Amino acid sequence: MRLTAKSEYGLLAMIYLASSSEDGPVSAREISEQQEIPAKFLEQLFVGLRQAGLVSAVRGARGGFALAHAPENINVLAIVEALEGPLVATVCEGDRGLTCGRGGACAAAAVWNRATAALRDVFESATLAELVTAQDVIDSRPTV
Amino acid sequence: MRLTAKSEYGLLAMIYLASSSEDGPVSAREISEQQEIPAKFLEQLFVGLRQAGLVSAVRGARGGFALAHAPENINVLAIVEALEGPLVATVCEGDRGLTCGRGGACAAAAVWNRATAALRDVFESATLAELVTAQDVIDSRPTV
DNA sequence: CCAATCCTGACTGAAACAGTAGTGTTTGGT
DNA sequence: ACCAAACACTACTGTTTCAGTCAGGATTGG
Repeated sequence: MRLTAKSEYGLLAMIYLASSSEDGPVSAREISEQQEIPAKFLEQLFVGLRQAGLVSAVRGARGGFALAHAPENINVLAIVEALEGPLVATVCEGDRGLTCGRGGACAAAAVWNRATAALRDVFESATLAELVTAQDVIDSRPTV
Repeated sequence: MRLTAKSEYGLLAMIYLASSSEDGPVSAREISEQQEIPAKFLEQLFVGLRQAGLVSAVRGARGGFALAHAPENINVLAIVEALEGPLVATVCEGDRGLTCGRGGACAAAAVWNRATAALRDVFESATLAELVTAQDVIDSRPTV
């Protein structure tokens, strides 16, 4: 339930990958420069994205990263969870979940669970393909 | 967009207040003991709740706290914002909001905004009255 | 008067965040 | 064969936030 710079950078990187993967893999350095993301930090993010099976890596000179699936089949939830860990309520879990309220459940937990579900729904229904399209529209329209 | 123990404790305290405010104000010490919340920490939370106009305080001996409004008119969003500050997207704001994407807007921001809106909606539609009712149901049903 | 209670501010240990640094490994190009 | 470009891995660090504590002051019922 906590979103950090990892998600922000990671999503930007994935959008960039999705929109510029016509000719071979894209290097982390290029993404770093184009999206203004610290290079070494971005490298770490790709570790998570690769382990989650979202991107494939090509090592060596002229290497880089590419999406492992079609943009339509990659949603934001997968990216966020690859970088931040499972999306769960940060409150009312672990030991507290057993003690709050008298007995085994508390009304507060229901709210946190609803909140988590709502977040999950938003992230799950947002695909990379959609975001690339949206970004293209933004880019084609001159700044006001 | 970041929920901490403040919200957890604060909501538990408010639910407790709502369900046991028949005879005068309730002391922070009682809530602390009944809900297993560190006493001094709880006191700090009440500062925020009072400043937000959610509870009224009675000083001196036999003093304590009481809801400032009817439970039907207090929602979780108000409580959370009183304790954690405004509920905004923690990513893609401030300076970054102006630079990510080329020009003035990025597709990523749209997702974070949708997420924030979804959270806000959940918290806004959950009232204290509802939670008290839910808690009563839980309590009346013996633990399995 | 005094004990209970709220009020205020400073302080602290631990964890998380946001990187940085250094080194290794793989591979295309020459 | 060599070198530079690129990914891979580990460790380290300064800053901030979290969660809670500590010490005292102000107010009021009995």
